[in-house]
Amino acid sequence: MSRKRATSYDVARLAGVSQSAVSRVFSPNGSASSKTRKKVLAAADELGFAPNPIAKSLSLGRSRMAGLVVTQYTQQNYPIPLKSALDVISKSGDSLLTQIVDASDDGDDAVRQLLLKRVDFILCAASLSWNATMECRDANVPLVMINRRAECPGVDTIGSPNAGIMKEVAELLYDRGARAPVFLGGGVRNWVSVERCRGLVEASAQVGLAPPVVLDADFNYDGGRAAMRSLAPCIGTFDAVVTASDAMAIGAIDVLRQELALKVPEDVQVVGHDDVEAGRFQAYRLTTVRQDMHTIFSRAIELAFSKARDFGRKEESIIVQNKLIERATTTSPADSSNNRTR
Amino acid sequence: MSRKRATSYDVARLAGVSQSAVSRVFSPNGSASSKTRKKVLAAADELGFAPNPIAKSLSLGRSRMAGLVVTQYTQQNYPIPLKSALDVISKSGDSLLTQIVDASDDGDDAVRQLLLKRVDFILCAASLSWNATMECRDANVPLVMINRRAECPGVDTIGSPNAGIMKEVAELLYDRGARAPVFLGGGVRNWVSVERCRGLVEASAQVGLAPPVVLDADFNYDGGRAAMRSLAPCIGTFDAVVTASDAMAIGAIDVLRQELALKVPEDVQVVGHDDVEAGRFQAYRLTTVRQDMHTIFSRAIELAFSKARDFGRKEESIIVQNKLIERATTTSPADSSNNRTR
DNA sequence: TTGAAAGCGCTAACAT
DNA sequence: ATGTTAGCGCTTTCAA
Repeated sequence: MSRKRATSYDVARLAGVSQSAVSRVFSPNGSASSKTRKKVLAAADELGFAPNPIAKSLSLGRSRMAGLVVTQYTQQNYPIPLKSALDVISKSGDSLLTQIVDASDDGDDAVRQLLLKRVDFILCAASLSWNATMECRDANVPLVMINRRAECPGVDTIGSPNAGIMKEVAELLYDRGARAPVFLGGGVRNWVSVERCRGLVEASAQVGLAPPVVLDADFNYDGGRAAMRSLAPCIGTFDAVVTASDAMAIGAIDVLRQELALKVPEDVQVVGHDDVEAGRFQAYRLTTVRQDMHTIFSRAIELAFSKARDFGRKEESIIVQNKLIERATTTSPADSSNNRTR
Repeated sequence: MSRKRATSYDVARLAGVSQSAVSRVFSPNGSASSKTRKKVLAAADELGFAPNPIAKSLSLGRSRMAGLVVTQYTQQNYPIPLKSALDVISKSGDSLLTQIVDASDDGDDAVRQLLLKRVDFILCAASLSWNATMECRDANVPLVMINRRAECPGVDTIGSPNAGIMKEVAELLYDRGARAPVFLGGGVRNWVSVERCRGLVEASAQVGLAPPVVLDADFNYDGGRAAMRSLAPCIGTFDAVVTASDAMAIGAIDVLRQELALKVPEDVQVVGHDDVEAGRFQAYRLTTVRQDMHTIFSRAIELAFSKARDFGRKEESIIVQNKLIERATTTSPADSSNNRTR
């Protein structure tokens, strides 16, 4: 029967109490005698009543909606963030408004949209201009930058040690006999890529690898292929490829094997980044870096909540450990000892 | 300056007009003299005013939010739907509330959540019980089922000809010399899988293929691997594998090549479904079926809008053509003519 | 504990 | 064309 949804007034009338009594029964800290409560609940049940969240929002001044900005790449290769964010947010009964931006764009427009929609806070996994960042502050909307740096103070930040983990990558490579790495990145506008690159360059010097040759390309499969092809004239001058994304790594491997007739990992070792599903395919078994996205997003939300409670507090900066996953695109210890003795 | 956001009253006062004048200026069909309009716009600009969508929703009785239910599989392998839906919805200034359900679950809970949030309509790409379907109707919330069937009348439906396209798949396979196909599906609770299976079975009879052996497994890479392994004792009895998803197809290919020492496509041809990114990797070059997700979602939204306009109208059922994409896991015409002559 | 009443910020019918 | 007013469905003081 599709008549209009019941309101708290309908429930009140049926239960023979005031509307505010109904409101109290449905409020976490409402006080009501168990007698009223029972009457109200019965009436509510009979009418199929549930409080209207929109009216609630208007009254409370909080929309109970969170905003999430992710790049298309993230959305495609990390099923986790969306799902994680959704789970955490839903748990408290809130909703999630998602905006997807192209990898090459910043999140400014997306954030502005979310601000217009009056979200309570924003998680942003895309770069953001100083202006857009300030707009959040002016609107008193907590902003948490995920795997990006904040353009101005007062903004919480959380992410993986994108540069730091490269030390481990460099050590692994050195240990497995590689000496001359190439880095495939996504360009200077891609923050995580820049960090990963910097990390590799610094670590290479420390562990004794040659200074990496750095190449930029699209952050995807085709980008990896294109970059690798452009390296064809240099075959023999490098023995490892480190990429800023798994998609690029997989593209690189395909070209290495099928077009350049090189063996992975015997001739060239490859390390990716992100641990996407395809990296586990038997055809690749890609050595890569996995970020703990679930923790990142869960804690990002905690940060936002705490900021909402005390908007004036100093910004926090959290780093969630990531992990190097060894698979078959780096040589096994046994093989590498052969390499090293030769 | 983080003072409270300006309301239409603030603007009205500053502009020296009534609050309703402000409302009119910001309404699509509001009438206002260009003089008032100018004053209002100036004041609004000065105060950084934008209408509060929550108050608007309460007043209008429409939340201007749409609900989307997708399975984890879809969200992971189809970046398109979310992005498409988002684009189409955003264009009209609305928001999108997404719910992700596990492949094995139905969308009932997700839909109920969305109903509580008072979305204006729901796009559901997960199966839905009769009950949940009725709850949408009772709440006067248009529901569009995407690539699933509706459990009761009055519900719009849109999707690909999941069974129909299998005729083309069967013909291709026959043409390329295959005679004995195996079908790898996702189980009876997976509607698209069931349809694709039915389509293949029917088409096989028509074009002269042997009745397909049907196997169910998880809808993903590991499922494809497991299913293929279980077929090891039957090597030689089949010459084609058709799967309900690309992920399964890729898993099957890896086992075929690496564990069963079979050649794809020479010994066994493989056809997947969905055209996921990994299918384009050079290591696979998977022949597959592509659905026009963008059109599906765009038109689904149109359906929902039209239903909202006239909730009583009869249900519509739209089919958006899909397309068989031939790549390298089916033999090329040249090879197959060899096959056929031998 | 309970009820009455004043908002929250907007839209829309009504009157001018 | 513009202003006045009554909602939309809640939460939350304030009294009782």
